[in-house]
Parts: sequence; C-alpha cells; structure tokens
Amino acid sequence: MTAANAQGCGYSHMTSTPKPRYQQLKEQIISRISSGDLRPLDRVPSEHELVGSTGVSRMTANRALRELTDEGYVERVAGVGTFVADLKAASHLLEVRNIADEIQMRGHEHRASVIDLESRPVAPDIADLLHVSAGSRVNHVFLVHFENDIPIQVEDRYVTIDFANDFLDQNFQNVTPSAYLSLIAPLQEAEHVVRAKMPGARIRRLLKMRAKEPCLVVTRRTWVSARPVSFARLFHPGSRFELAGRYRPPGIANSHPQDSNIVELRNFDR
Amino acid sequence: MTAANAQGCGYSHMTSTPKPRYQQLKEQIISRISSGDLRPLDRVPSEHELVGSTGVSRMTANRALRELTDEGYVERVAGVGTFVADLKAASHLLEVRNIADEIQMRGHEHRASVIDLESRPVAPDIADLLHVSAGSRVNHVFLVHFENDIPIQVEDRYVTIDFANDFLDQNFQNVTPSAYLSLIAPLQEAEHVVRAKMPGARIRRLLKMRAKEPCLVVTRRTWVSARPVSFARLFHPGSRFELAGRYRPPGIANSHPQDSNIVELRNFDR
DNA sequence: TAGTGGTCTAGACCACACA
DNA sequence: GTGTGGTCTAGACCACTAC
Repeated sequence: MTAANAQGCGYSHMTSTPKPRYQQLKEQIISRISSGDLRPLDRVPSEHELVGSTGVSRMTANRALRELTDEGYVERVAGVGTFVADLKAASHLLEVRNIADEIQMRGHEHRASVIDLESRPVAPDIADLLHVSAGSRVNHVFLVHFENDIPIQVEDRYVTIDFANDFLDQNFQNVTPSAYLSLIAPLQEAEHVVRAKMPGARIRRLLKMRAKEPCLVVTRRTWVSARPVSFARLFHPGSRFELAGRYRPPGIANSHPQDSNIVELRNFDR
Repeated sequence: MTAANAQGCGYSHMTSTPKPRYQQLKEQIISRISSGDLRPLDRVPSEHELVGSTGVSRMTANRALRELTDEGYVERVAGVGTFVADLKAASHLLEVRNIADEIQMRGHEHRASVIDLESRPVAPDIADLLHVSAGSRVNHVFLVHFENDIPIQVEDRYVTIDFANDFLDQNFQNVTPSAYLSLIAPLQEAEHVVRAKMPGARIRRLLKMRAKEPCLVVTRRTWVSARPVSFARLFHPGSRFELAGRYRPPGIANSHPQDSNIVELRNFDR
C-alpha cells in the first residue's frame, strides 16, 4: 500500500475532513478505558498489534500511544508493554487530591465521620449547578474528615441520583465519596473555586475552629459525559490547611534535582 | 544516508545514551527563545529549513516543533509558519494570571498604587526562601491593585537584587511587577500556596475590608535558571475575590460547546 | 530469542495561505 | 504557483525485558 493509497482508502471519500488516524486510534482506546473494557493496569495492544488490527503504520500507532502517555491515560515500559494508567495516577488529573491519600502520604491516619447520608429534594441553587429541576431528589452526604483525630475537612456533597444509584449504600468511612465516584466512572471534567470565608457556627464547631478563624472553602463540580454529576463544598480550617502547587514548564531539563516529585498546580498538595 | 547511518553518524560513538535528536532540537529552540535570540511572534525556522540546517528528517523536525506547540512555546499556522508564542500565552503557563489582565478581561479599569519601592536588608525567613544570605539586600515593592477604584489585591514582593537591577527604576503603575519580571526573563518554575487568613490591621485598611472578613492569601515563588528570584505575598479580600479553574483531560472531544474557553486549573481565573 | 517501546529516515499526499 | 504545516507510510536500528 502506497502513501497515496493509505490516504485514499482511509478517508478521501468522506465529506468533511475526517479525524486523523492517530486521533481515531486514541479515541478508540480512551473509549475502551472509559467503558471499563480496559481496566487500570490492563495491557493495551502493542504498537505491532495495532498495526496488524487497524492497518495503520507503526509510526501512527506510536504517535497515538505516545500522546495517550503524555495525557496520562496509559503508561509505557520499553521492552515490556503499554498499560492502562493506575486510577490513582489518572484521577490526579481531575481531583484535588483525595484527602485520604494526602493524609496517608503524610504518614498520618485518616478517619471519616458520616453525619448525614440521604436522598433529598435539592435546593434551587444546587439544582441549577447540577442541571436538574428544582425540588427533584439528589443524593447528599455530609461528613467530617479527620487527620490523626483532628478534624481537617467538612465535606458537603450532592450527587445526581441517576449517576450513582447505590450511593446511599456506601459506608464512606474508608472510601471517600470522591474515591467512590472515581470508581463508578472516570470523571471527565472538573471545576474548582477557592474562597476564604468565615464559617457558620456548625462548620466551626465540627472543625473545632477558634472564634475568629477563617475557612478555606473549595467548591468542586465534576462532569461525566458532558453532564454535571457532583457538586461539593469542602471546608477547611484556615489555620491548619493550605493548597499548594508547583509548576514547571515541560521540555526543560530537571532544574531541581533535590526535590524530585514536582507536581503540577492542578495536583493540589498538602 | 540510511537509517543505520543516521543513527551511527549521529551519536553511536558517544559514551552514554545521548538525547534523541528531536529533544536536542527542542532544547536548542527553547534556548534561543530564552536567550532572546527569538522573541515573541518571531518566526521559527520551518520544518524544511530545520531539515536543511540540522540534517534531521522532516518527521523529526515535525515532532520537535509539534511538542513545542503542545508545551506552549510556539504556535503553528498551517500554510503560514511557526512563531514564538506571545508572552501573554506563555506566561499563562507560569503565572497566576496577571491581575491587571484579569481586570481588563472583565472590562474594568486597573490601577495600582505603589506604597513602597526600595532595596532593603532581607528578613531571615524571606532570605531563606530566596536562597540569599540573611541580612543581604533585596528589592522590595509594596503596592495595592484597584479594580474600578476598589482595592482588590495587596502585593508584597521581594526580588533578588542581581536578577532585576533596574527594578527600583520601574513605575509599576501600568506594568505590574509580575509583568515586569516576565519581560526580564521567562520564568521557569513557580510555586503557589493558597491560604485563608485574617488580615493584619494594615492590610485590612488598605483593602477596605470589614472587621471580620478573612483574606485569601496567595504566596508565590518563581524560579529562573534553577534559582529563586522572586517571592510575593498577595492578599485579597475574601468577600470580593476567588480563585477558579476548570480542567478537562486532553484528547477528548469538546463536551462543553457553550463555554468555549475552558482554562486549565493552573490558569487561575477571576 | 522474540517481543516491546524509542527513535529515525526519505519519501509521499493533502489542505491551506499568500503572492 | 511556492511554501507551510498535518499526516502517513514501510521500512530501519537500537536498548531493553522476559523467557
């Protein structure tokens, strides 16, 4: 098959400019990951196999897999193979890092105390944020996260009722709501807003905050399949919590050998 | 020249595994941009020219330029050429968006009032952050940013004295310190920490804040050539300021046609 | 030894922009 | 037209891993 044929038989008969073949390949693989056909740590077809099964050249298969690597979907090991990235790595792209993981990384103990877990009619403002009609039912969870028995975060989360139908059966003591949602389906979009605010009496009591101490409030909205599925308000005591991030542009030699794991700002730390 | 020769004459005689040629090309171009040899909007050699001048194949030149595009260093227009990315676009990678630009994007008027601009001996904690010896002199600027004459940010910034030797001659009314530093040299690394904190009396007065209103405090440290050059504390009134960001994973078709310019979380908005 | 990814080549066709 | 980037091919050599 000549280069001309490759183009011709590929898509020259189609109406508008078709997607490039490497892009089609990428989307096909992303789709297999999203659908659960390929699960984390599963082996992804090798370049050679993709050449055989899809008819593209190896360079094209290579580009698709390389870009999926850059985008965090898969991990490649020379001489071994290509594998679906671990959930932990993938969720970093979209999550303010799971608070339980963060606490564990600091070598501390995480514990959650669920105060409220029910389905209930949604307030108008939150109905708007979740694109559901006002007054319809949504799942709601209200809990406190502890680090070594010190309260560090109050989580007030609303989840659309059709997205997670066994939401109310969860325990949420060990698996945080955020981690649970990541298990159900890979989150595809996230929006964050960070504010400084004085807490109400209830939040202040739950977080054992001093009288004049402000809260760092993070509100997060996450999308799956172009629909908002969850809205959360995360309250943190200003004296005991901060969000940090570091950014270094890509394509530059490592300038900070001393601190090895530099995270991007979208991976909130600490 | 065969493929074997290309590898051989290229670097098979070197001791350790050499950098791939596309990477060498990338670093060479990044270096020309960093040094000012290539300035924003300047034309970058075309793929064909790189083939002629460096002896690589066009696919290799293409990969180098394509990755530089992904990384925000250059912009490419099919049929026209490759150009060094505009400073504005490039600085987004590293800056909490310049507050003056943000205010202008909202269609409001930005104004800055410089309260303090001098060189002075540095306090121990800041000396530590900037990797200079305690008591040595650093440049310091202290100013208030206004949005439509409402104070919105107090900036307290320290800059190493050898990095910007005309720092004290700046006006900082129209060009913010952040924009000025970006002009001097492209920042290569940035660290952010976000906190909620009650302001001191001075900050509260400057920002015209109510008595029990908290501050959203962002501290930023930026590096050039692996050395920290600037440390800034940015104070914002909690009732009038928030940090927001949206993230969508790459490689997915657009899911939100209604809001076109989705920014990554590292581009803090509003 | 066979399979994997990492890289590279020397061509090719295409759509597009600009003169 | 000419030049540009965007894509694709059908090979190739290499280093590495696993058996």
